[in-house]
Amino acid sequence: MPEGPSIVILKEAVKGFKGKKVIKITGNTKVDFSGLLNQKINGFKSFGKNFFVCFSKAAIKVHFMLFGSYRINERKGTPPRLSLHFKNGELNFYACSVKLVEDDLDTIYDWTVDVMNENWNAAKARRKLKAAPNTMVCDALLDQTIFAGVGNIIKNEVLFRICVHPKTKVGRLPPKKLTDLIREARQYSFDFLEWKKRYVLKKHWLVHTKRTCPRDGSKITKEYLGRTHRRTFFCNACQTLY
DNA sequence: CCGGTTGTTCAGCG
DNA sequence: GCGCTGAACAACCG
Repeated sequence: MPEGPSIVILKEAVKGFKGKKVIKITGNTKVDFSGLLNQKINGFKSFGKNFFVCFSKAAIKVHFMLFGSYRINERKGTPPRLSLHFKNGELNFYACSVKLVEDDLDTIYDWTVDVMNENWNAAKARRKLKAAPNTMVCDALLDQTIFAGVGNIIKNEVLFRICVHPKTKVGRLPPKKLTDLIREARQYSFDFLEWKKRYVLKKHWLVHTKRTCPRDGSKITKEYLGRTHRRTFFCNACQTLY
């Protein structure tokens, strides 16, 4: 589930519950959601990898982490973290983080940081990158305060697409490459969305989990890089270390 | 059966 | 009190 585009798919998939009243709330979460019982869902929102079920006075924030999943009008064998029951169906969340957010989402989230958002602000991303010149590009792409929604797969594919080595420091990127980085973080996310919808995402991976470079046939390097030691695939021959 | 992972949080350290 | 790091957590696939 995790990366931003997958959350956009979820948001579209649950549209049928908009305006519906929650008639029962169950699950093994310790969070008390009883205040939302018999409330109508105003709508669904996403911010990066976060998914929100919005009510008039609060919202449920769902984060799927690495292993989270959901089912719509279906159940898995494992106990759900949270189930929202409606007259016309149910929405089940598994192995995820769920929280009650009582603040106004518009005041606590800057939607323009979300690469999938219609109000994505590339200039703002550029300013933030300029302010962190010593950050490696592999870390910068995973920074949710700059590129909310970008995950490890998108990171690897974007860097391959723009021919930049993951260890490159942001401050050493030529201006044109910095532009490419920002543009492709968003563009690849939308490509990811379309491929995922058509169940052909993996088929389009050029470097992630690959062994040979589709450009020059050289061996793909796999290393655990960056602040959080994430799996990073890259081609030493065609991805330049600036 | 074991190892690995589309991610984040938080305790513990210097 | 800060920034950084590693551990912990979760469930499913190959």
